[in-house]
Formats: sequence, C-alpha cells, structure tokens
Amino acid sequence: MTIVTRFAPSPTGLLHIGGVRTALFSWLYARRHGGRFILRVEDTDRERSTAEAVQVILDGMQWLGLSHDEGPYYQSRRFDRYAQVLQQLLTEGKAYHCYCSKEELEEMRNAQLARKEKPRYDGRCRQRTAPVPGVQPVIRFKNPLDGEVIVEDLVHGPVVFQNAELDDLIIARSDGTPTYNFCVVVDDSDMNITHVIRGDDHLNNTPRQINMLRAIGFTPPAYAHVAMILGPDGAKLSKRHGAVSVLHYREEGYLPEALLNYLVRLGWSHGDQEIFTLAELVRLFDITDVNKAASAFNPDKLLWVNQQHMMHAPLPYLAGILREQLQRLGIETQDQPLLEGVVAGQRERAKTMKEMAESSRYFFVADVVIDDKAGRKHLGGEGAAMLGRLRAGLDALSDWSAAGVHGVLTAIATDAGVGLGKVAQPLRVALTGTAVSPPIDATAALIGRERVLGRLDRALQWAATP
RNA sequence: GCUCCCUUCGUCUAGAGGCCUAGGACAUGGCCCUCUCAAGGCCAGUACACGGGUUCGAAUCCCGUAGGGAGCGCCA
Repeated sequence: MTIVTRFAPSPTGLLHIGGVRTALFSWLYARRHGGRFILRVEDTDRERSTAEAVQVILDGMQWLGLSHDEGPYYQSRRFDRYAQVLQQLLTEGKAYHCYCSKEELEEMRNAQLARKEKPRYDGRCRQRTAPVPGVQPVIRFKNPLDGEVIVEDLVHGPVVFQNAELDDLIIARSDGTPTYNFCVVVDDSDMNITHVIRGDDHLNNTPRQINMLRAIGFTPPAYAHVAMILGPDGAKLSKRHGAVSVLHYREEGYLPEALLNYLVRLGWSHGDQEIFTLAELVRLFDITDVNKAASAFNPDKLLWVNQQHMMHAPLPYLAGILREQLQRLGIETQDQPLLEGVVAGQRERAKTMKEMAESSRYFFVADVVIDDKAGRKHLGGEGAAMLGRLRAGLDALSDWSAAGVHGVLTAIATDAGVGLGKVAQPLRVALTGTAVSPPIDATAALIGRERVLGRLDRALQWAATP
C-alpha cells in the first residue's frame, strides 16, 4: 500500500511555524516511506480566507522545500463533489434536514448548560418527514446513538470516545455550502489519504470524522495527532513570538533547512543528535516516535541551530543568500569570490544571514566611517604610529594574500617589540571602522590592496584630526 | 459544566522496572585557546508535578489529586 499524507491548512491566518511543523511531519512521513504528499487548501470559509494567506502557504512550502506530489487542491473548487455526497447521504437516510431555528438551538443549549450537561443537538429533526415552509434547512449527519469509536492514534495510542457524547453535526449550512468536518471526510476519502497527521486540536473531531467516513464507505486512515507549539513563555503561540508568517524567517536570515531542523526536534529526537540534514531526517524520522506533550518555541536554540547549518553549508549557496540580504541593505554586488570569502570569514560570527550582511558592509562599500569609540581606543598615540608602519609595510607587500599580510603584521610587531594585538587592532579599525571583524589578515586580503591603502590613509587623517 | 488530551533541568529532549547518586543540547556562570569578535574545548549549577499503591527494586506499571491544554459553532 502506498502511503499518502496531506497537509491541509486553512488560509484564514498566515502559515506559521506550528503549521510548518505538522507539514514537515507529514512530508517526512511520506518521503520516508516512498509515499505521496498532497497539499490541500481548506478554504470553504470564503469570508475569512484570504489570497495573501494562500500565497504564503505556497511560497512558504516552496522556500522550505516541502514539495507536494499532488495539488494544491482547493476545497472551494470541489463544491459539486460535496453536493453529490451530501445527496447520497440524504438518499441513504444517513443524513437529514434540520429546520430548527437558531433561537430554538440556543434555548436547547442554555437548558443543557443549566443542567451541567455538555451542549449538544438532541436530534429532534431526525424523525421529521415534512419540510417546514419558509425555512431553508441545514443538513445534519446521523451519528450512531450508542457504541464507541476508538481512534488508534499513532502518537497517543488508542483513544476511546462514546458515541453518546457526540451529536448530529451540521454538514451543510442552510445556504447549501458544506462545512469543514464534512469536506475533510470527503477529501480524505477521495484522495485516498492513508495517514492523517495534524494538530491535536483535531483529536476531538476525529471520532465524528471516522463515523462519517464509514457512512460513505471508506475505511478510515491512520491518525497521528501532534501537540501544538507554545510560545517561549509557555502560553499559546502569539504574534510576538513565532506566530508570524513563515516567510518572516527567510527575511530574518534563517536557512530553511535550519528552521526545519529546529522544528523537527520539537517533540522528536534521535539519540543525542541535534543537527540533521534533510536527507538524514527522511531516513530517520518516524511519526510514532513523536512525543505527546506540547513544547515551547525557543528562539535562542533556533539561532544556534541556524548558525550550525551556516557553518556547514556550501559556500556558493550561502553566498547567494548573502547577496540577497545585502540587497535588502541597498548593497548590490555580483562579486562571487568576495561573497564566498566573506561567508567563509563571517559564518562563525553571525547567527543569521541577515546579521552577517549587516556586519559585512565594509567588505562591499568604497569607504568606511570610523566608529568614534573604536577610533579613540585604537588609533590614538601608539595606534597612529602603527598606522604609519602598516601603511608602509603593506604598500611594499608583493604577495597580497592573508599569509602575506600576516607576515607584515608579525614583522611590525616583532620590530616594535609589542604583541600582535597592538598592530592588528589599529588596522582593524582602519579597515572596518570597528573593533570587530574576522581575522584581520584575511579581512585585509578580501578588501584588497587598493582599498586597504586608501582606508589606511583616511585613518591616518582621522588620527591627525583633533 | 461535560468529554478528550498532556505533565523529566528555565527551554528542547534521553529514558520502554535494576545500566539513573537521571544522560545530551540551548541558555547561564567560570576557565582555556586567542590580533578583536566569534567558533571550539573543559568545568559548574539546575529536573523525574504531588500522593498512594504493585514490586526485592519505579522517572519507567496501576489508581487518585493538582496544574495546563483542546473540543463542545450554520469557524476551520
């Protein structure tokens, strides 16, 4: 049997990391078992669904590399099919028209609540044979009155529900449009879904869906309900942290494989391993190993995981991302060797590609502005003297390379009888404008002879200006 | 209110009755390395929600309690 999983987001809010994690689990499960992964957009609520949210789902999945084998399907385009199944259920006596007014329903509900009962429809229209004039009825599913439904959940184990706890849910509104639980059932059946992996907020819906699936003659799929992701504070994920469009992470300079790596570790692990490539995940992941408890989103660890991936990713790949991040800062460059050199020097100094771009400006611009504090600390007195020696030594350097620059620095340090730091820091401030950069020999080599000499001259001027 | 779900360091987790005086990772503090900042290395502190059982022995099994979450819509 081919495994078929699906990711079925509703475009009523922007796709965030919670949704991405369930998508990832579904995708991994399908890939791991050589199955198929379907993308289905659940947009039956035309009021709240937005085109922007749909676009974020599409773009986000693509950015993350969670490719689908079928779809995207849109529920809004399948209404004919839903109407057909609705009619079938009606004909077979498995569903019925309900003419109860909202007021009547409200009254029923209040009475039940007053009796400390769970509010539920009492099925009073089940026996009705004649329509009520002037009332557009809804359609309700005839749920079994007794017995139990056992959800054999892949992460929770068997969960038992009493049919007596369930009621006859509305599967079509009075305007004829089908409702969520019903559409899911028809789709999962039509698309031959074998494994439904979704958030555990749907666990309570599952027995109803199983009953409906059986009513339309489909063997229910296997289910795996995964816990949700909490905010760093342990409360529900908020806009402040995490509950933002997944594309926000791209803008912030996170690598897609790092985001996925971080997310998969929320509820899943493989021994003591923290860093995984996607290929490893496909090989190692199993939905039955996923934990039951909800977990909190930890931005610090995401940052660490991101840097770990940055330190191991191929240079040309990161260079491309750095170029895009620089573009956002208004810096255009096509200098591939420079970009790769900067990545090599900066990737263990930045936690995100955005941060790398921000701290690498001096590699790509013509001049730098010397930071006052750094200048005062390293370019005064002795520092200014060093600048002169540096200017002369580097000007005379024939082998313009990190090793060559290094040779000049050590010679000056030895000659002056000082540590390398006394020579390196003034040069660093002169070349970068700040007291922080990759090793100064490599930095100078990347910036290039001409600009280095020019910056040294300007630093000399700076030091001479009171 | 009713039904269902969950509970190991601050956080993510390992742990399927003895290997646990509970392991790893992030974060935190200290030290080392060092031209800066990082990265890296070493060290430190911090956890089995609580109470009963079962057992020679329980983080692991059972029962309660407490706390948290979800669902109970002509929302998805």
